[in-house]
Amino acid sequence: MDEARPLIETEMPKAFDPQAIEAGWYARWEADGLFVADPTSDKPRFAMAFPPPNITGELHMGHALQTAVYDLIARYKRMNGLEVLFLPGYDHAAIATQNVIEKRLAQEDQTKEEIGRDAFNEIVDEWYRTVGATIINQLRLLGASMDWTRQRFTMDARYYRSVMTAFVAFYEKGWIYRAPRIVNWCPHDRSAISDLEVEWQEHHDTLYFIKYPIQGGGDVTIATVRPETMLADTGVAVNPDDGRYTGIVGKTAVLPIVGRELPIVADAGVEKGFGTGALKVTPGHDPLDYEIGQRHGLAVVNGMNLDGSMHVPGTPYDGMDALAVRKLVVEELKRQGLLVKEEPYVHQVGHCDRCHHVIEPLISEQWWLRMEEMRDKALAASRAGKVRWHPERYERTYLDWLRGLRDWNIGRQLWLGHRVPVYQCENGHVTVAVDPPRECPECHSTALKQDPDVLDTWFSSALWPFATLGWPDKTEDLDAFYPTDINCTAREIINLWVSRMIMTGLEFMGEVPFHDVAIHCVVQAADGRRMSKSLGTGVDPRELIARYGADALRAWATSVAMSSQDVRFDESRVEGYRRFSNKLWNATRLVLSSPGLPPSSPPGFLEAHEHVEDAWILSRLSYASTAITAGIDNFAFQDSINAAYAFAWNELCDWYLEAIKDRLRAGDAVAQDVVFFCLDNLFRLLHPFMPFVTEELWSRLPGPRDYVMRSEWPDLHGRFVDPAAEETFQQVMAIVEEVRGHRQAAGAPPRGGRLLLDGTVGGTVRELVARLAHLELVDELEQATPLAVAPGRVSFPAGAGDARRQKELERMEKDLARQEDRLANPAFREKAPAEVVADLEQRRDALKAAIERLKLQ
RNA sequence: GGGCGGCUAGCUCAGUGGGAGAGCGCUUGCCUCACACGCAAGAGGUCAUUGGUUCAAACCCAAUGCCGCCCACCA
Repeated sequence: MDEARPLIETEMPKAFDPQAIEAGWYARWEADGLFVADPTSDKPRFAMAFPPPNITGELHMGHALQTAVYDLIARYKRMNGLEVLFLPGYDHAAIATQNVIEKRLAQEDQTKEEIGRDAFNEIVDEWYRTVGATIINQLRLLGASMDWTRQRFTMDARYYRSVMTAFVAFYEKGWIYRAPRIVNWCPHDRSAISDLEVEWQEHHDTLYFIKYPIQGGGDVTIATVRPETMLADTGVAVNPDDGRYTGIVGKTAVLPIVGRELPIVADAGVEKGFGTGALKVTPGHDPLDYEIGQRHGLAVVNGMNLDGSMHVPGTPYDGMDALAVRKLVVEELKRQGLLVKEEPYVHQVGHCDRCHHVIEPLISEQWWLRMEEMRDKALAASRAGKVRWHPERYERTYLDWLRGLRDWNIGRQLWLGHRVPVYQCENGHVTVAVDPPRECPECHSTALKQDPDVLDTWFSSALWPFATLGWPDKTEDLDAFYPTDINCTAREIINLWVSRMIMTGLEFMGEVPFHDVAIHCVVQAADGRRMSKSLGTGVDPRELIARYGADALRAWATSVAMSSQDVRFDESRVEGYRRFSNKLWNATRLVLSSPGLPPSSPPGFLEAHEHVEDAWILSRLSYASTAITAGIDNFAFQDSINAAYAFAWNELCDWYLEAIKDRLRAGDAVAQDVVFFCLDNLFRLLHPFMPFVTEELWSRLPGPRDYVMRSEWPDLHGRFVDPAAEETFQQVMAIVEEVRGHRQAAGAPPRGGRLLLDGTVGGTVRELVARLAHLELVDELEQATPLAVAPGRVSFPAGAGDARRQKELERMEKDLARQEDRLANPAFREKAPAEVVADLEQRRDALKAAIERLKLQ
């Protein structure tokens, strides 16, 4: 009898434990310098600057997904022989981080004003250290193969200098100017913000209709949702084509409560259809009104203080909260009989996208950057095909925004950020310089004051692809790795970030910063809401990694990243990939338990294809490798992961390993060669998606092993494609599946039974079927169930009947009728391609044959 | 207001002109010497609606409905 040899050696536990191997591999990769890019390498270069996460807190699912995508590309490109720079970093995110820190202060009943700038800056520095460390730790847990020797932070001294250099360069070109304009003012942050930082929310308000008397008799009724702003009205406007009002244009209305005289002007910007068609003009508090005021020379009255309180000196309303004033104004108007009516009104109101307070448009003196020239260069670059978008449709989002681009308000009135490098001496001379001047170049005064504003955080992020490489210095890195290759981000920052990188890249480097932009999907909570910590809908990637492993999280992320616009988070799919890891683990366990020497090199199977299953699985591997590679190249990562999964589980494990188990136990060298070859290639193909488990398993395969991470990407060139073997094995699978169906239907035990297959079925097929379906091959068999897919019969030791037969027969006859109908259509035969017709005919014949076999007995 | 995307199995999603798919869940039978994180067999979809193009439509076109996103100076 068989000596009871343990099939599986004990060194591999039964279940794969990601926790046991991940940290170890990451440390080894890093220690061996596998992440470090060499600018002097002979290899072709490939570079990506990772979008710097905001240093506002820990990374969320969106970051995890983005990291998985980037890292898969980085690893893939390395394996393809490129010198890869994958540069990490994080962003100070001026307004966002200031908000987070202020919130923390508020919990201790403190404000930044109370503790002062120095103490605030200390807190900020401490924040940078701790949160920065958390972010880096998370990226490591995910397995990101980033070059930590080149880690960057937008507030590093060197990066700071790049930002200053850019400002000075723009200033010297005459593109930066300071001017009062109407801006989006956040009364909470006490800062201006750009249009892109305004978040619109629906409000249910009241539309008030107010009568303004006209000098010399009569009146005009205007409509407004913000009656309190009327205190700063300086005019009334109507549409020039509005017949109702032609008589009053040129007259003067009198502002109720205040008594100011308001010229009545005609301006095409006024919508005839809205409200009464007459608009109160408040140039100091509304962008449209501001433009109308400019066109007609109306005065600008600033009606609001920077904290959002009303600014109406000499009235009881001065310094009061705007909402309170609204009430009082409405009451007063009622008393005077000037409030005509009130209507409920639903409209969009701007909020600060960081602190969510209502934005007040108001006049403020700000730093502006002219964009025309940069915009035109960016548009030209797109026309020349220099930037490819994936999916393509996002190019329009980008171009539409660019075309309507206006000057950029780059100044912010914050405490946190890059200070505007503009200095003024006591004599009023202005110096703009990268390094703080010691004295005024004109009058040599040393009493210099720096402008208090800081820069929009996106001003610094816009420089990321080259500032991280050392710009403005002519560094080796800059020379070697600019332009970078790919940028991959969420669509919400296409305009905020991607467009601006393209513009500054063209401006300062003369080349677009990357030639491909991939827009990945947004991860929503399981219920479809936005994932956010404040809503309680967030999921911490670290928890998922702890439960399922980084590989599972990454495999899920890459399987959804480019396939749709949004995806609801579904933990069961992550869990599915953990099971997949476990499957790979156990497949390897099985193979490694095969006795005998490590396979010869080169593998012996290259000559011998004695076993059809060997030829078949190699053919399948060829197809899988082609599909996986194409998926990555086409930014369709889901195709890659699906192909790898299907090959590994449904072909290699389900069929091939089952087919060769006996050969493995016997130490068959060819089977070992083939299966090792398959695993070796599979692990390499899967490595970019699931780096840890593939590294672990690859290292366990026999033979000298380096790292799978720096192995070559498989390129089988369809080398093993074998249609004949595919067809034969198809037949095997079809028969086995039918037999299993009968077995189950008959209620027979899982093993045992007899199989008769007609001589027209090849001997290889018969043996394989018998083995895989656990049957004994016989030459004669009575009282057995006929097979449909092949001429033959099967019987089982216990269990009775062939309940399945009648049902199958019905299904097939229905199918046959449908196919015959289609074939009977002359138009189809005439117009459809010949191979489609032939295909259908073949199908019909197969169905006919199957039906015949079932009916025979 | 303009633009874009989605609507496919109970759930989450693949599938861009020729026989409806995956993961999870569900039913049934199996601890079969890799794996119960497993194996096997199943059930379950007029592919949102309507019309059109085509020999042939989940897929192309048009319209409608619902969900979501982006952009936008109607107070």
